[in-house]
Amino acid sequence: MNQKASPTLADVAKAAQVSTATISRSINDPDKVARNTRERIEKAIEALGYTPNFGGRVLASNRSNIVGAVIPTMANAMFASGLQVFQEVLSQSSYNLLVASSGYNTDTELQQIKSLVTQGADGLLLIGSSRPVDTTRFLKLRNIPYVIAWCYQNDSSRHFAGFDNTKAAALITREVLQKNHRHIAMIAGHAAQNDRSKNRIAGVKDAVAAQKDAKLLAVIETDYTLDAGGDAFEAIMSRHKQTTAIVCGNDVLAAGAIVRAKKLGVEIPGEVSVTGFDDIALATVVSPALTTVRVPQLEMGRSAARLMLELLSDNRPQSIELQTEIVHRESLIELS
Amino acid sequence: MNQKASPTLADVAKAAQVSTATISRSINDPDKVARNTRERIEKAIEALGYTPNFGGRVLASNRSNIVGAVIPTMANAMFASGLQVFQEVLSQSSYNLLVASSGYNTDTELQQIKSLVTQGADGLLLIGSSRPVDTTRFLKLRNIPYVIAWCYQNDSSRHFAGFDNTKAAALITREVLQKNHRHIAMIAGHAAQNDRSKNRIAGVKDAVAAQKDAKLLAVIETDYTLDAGGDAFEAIMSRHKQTTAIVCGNDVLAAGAIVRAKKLGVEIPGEVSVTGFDDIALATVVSPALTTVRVPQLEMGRSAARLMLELLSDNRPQSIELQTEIVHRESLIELS
DNA sequence: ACAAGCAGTGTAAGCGCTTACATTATGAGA
DNA sequence: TCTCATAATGTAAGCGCTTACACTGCTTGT
Repeated sequence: MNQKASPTLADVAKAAQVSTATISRSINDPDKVARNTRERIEKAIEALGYTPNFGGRVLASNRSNIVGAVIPTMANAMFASGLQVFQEVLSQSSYNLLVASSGYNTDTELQQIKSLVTQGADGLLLIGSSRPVDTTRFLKLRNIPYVIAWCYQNDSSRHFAGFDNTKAAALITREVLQKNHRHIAMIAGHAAQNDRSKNRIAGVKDAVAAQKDAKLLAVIETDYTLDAGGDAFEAIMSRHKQTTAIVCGNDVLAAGAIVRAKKLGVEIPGEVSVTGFDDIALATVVSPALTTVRVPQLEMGRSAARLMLELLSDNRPQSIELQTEIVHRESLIELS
Repeated sequence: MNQKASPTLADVAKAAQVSTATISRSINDPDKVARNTRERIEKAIEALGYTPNFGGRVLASNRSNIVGAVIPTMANAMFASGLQVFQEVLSQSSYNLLVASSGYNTDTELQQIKSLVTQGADGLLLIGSSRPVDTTRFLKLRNIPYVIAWCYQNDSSRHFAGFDNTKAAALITREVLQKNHRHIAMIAGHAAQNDRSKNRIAGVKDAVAAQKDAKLLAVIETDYTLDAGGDAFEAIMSRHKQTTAIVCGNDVLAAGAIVRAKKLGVEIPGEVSVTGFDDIALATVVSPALTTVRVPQLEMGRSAARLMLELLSDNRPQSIELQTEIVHRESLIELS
């Protein structure tokens, strides 16, 4: 490739007639260097087309300026948009984002965490709060700062940027109950390895239990896909015909249910009401538009990034609890 | 933190009674080490909880096992799902993915490219083929292997994993024409810094031009958002009332148009037909469901990853051209 | 006039790993 | 028995950077 080796600090030092230490300082801590020295150095850097060598820098300073994120999947707009903001904010502080996905599987998550740490991540963004001891042990052993998004707990030993899934799910369920629905069903995500889903189910159960004459006829756990949502809808319709409202664990499931309803000739919300969770774009596009729980995804990404940056500057920031709210659209109606 | 420094190669060497070189070999090239030595080493590694230091490794070997991707935005499901697969495949070859976003802006793109390269990326995934000379110069100067996705060109000096946007856009436009539409409008993404959008517009223009009695009444360039699609739809409806079909630059725009149409009481496809592009989940959820161009996003991510891996093993793989096809749903009808 | 402080810079010791080259042990072929 | 390829391992020289510490020459207060 006839590639002349790229210039090193030493080359710049020679060109600018100063020591390598001064160059390094002028790059990393410009205030420590006299103005005209700095100008000379900058000129030399420019002229040589110098950029610091990553490995050298990491080795010597023992930090990489890389943050890792392990999310369930980028294919869900929910995570993708949060991550997008997270990345933008970090980028402004010249951190870069290493992304890995767990596919909602805790073993994969651990493996990806290890991989990211091996690749030098200074800090980690994780989704959800419950994970196997192996994972927590590893995190503790390596002393990796990490922030947890998409949920919130009152636990000052960890750093959360999220909301209370149980509370939010209870909130929308109460909304459903208040509209006089008494025969409820739920379509949820698989809960075994997913505390958000688990908590949302708990929230729904709590709320229904608090209403004496209401019944939760079914809770179906399934994949977070349109088709799975549709299948679950079909199952509920055939097995629990009294159902008047279906509370869904996220918007994808709800949209899937509605699309399937159309295919089956079931009228939404005429015959059955449906609610979502997350408020992603899908919620406004599906018809009828979803009454759903608005989760402040962008704000969450931003907050998580802020926590991360604090953590990386050796502070111990307070967790951030975000609020959810109900967005009223068309898929939930009041029963007389 | 009372953190005892993590073990180094030297520690393992002492424990296993071999030289550091042998340990290094046993990790990176196990065949070169005798079986029982290797076993001893592995035991020592296990016992000490050793993991290689990233900086040291990068510095000495001059490669990071990190691949960077600069995409317009993760918020578009199109890119998110492609990226998801790209990451999964790379992960299997123990590469990690550094993600940055350009927001469809070429200056930002260059800046992010520089940032990723500075952060040690061994290779880059880029979207689209046209970029300012500054960017190409930088890429060439640094001799960074990169693959280009989401478009295809017959140019053996670069590596593509994508499809021909012009051809695909022409294809669906011909479909529209064949259904006897003669007054067409287009809602496109901003084309100035986006060759995919530019090519899609070109494809539509070509196809319309080839049909003597057909007219392209308007081409509106706008942001790739639901609202922008809606606004554009409204503009077209008020200014070009003869329009019978609107070809959209992507599914988000098309979905936006349809949602707005419902609000305005315009019947789709009764009064106006609408087509999309990409075939993301949105396309099946919106009602009427979109007739659109299916872009093999997952396959594209997979192909791009394969190209990347080849490139990183110093091969010069052939570009991969993927095929698009039309998915017939409900938003386009035949005129009598 | 002198001590003390300070800003600016240089010296040089690593950081933990890979790898070219050197060395030794082993077994096959003559 | 001796030679020589081959396999297994060791030696040690960096890779390019950061940073503790040392040094120099000013300024400032007394």
